[in-house]
Amino acid sequence: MPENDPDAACGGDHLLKVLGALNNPHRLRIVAALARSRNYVSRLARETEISRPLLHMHLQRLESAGLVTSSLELSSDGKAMRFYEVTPFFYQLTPDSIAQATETLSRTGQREETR
Amino acid sequence: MPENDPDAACGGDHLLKVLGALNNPHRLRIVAALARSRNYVSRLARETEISRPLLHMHLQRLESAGLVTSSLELSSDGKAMRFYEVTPFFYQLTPDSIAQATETLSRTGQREETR
DNA sequence: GGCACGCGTCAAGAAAAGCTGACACATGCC
DNA sequence: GGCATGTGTCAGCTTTTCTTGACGCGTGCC
Repeated sequence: MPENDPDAACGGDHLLKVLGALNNPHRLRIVAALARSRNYVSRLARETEISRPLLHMHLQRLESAGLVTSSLELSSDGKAMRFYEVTPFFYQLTPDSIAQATETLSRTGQREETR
Repeated sequence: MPENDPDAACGGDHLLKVLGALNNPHRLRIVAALARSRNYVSRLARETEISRPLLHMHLQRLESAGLVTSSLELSSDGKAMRFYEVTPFFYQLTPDSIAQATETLSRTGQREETR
């Protein structure tokens, strides 16, 4: 994973994906909540007051941008629970860093698969 | 303008606007082009190969987020030309900076007017 | 006048993102 | 069994964003 470096400069397509992932009030709040503590989906849905299907969608967007990770765990009473936590990402937005990122930006600008 | 400070932390609503402004391949390229040199609309449209109405829209989005500025100038032959240039913005994206931004994020998350 | 070049805006369609209400599956407990 | 909890997905709607092709205005030059 080349993006967790300090002083992150990164590929244009990836940067675009990160920007898209953060460009939503719900997703900002989700990141904030997970930065406080890891959590599983249903509880996170209750705390953030987001419906589960919607939260699910937002989490996937964050995960596919590499901003959060998930793992399926078994609770003591045998329930399967998906825990999410933030990755320690670090991005810098300046005119120069953006200029650099555009050098490795696919011509079409279409959203591509990363995982 | 409280956002040009070094080590920018900023209001959640404003951050959201910046993220929205940068979340587009065209707009990234526009910022990159303007970071190289200020330019006027028609020429920028030719160089970036974006139609003028579309470029106009993108520029407004960038400008309303405070990432570029414009000024109307008169060329030697009397034509009115609108020049755009980037502002020296600096934003940092980390779990913590986002957590902080969400504290000043309007409940609804609806896009508001800044100017 | 006619053409080239600037500026801007509008309507309308196409595409993407956001959101909801179902539905499916599993487990443990009374 | 019935209910609570957890997981996930799907179709379909609404809203936003993106994009194009007209228009309108102005100037200078031949």
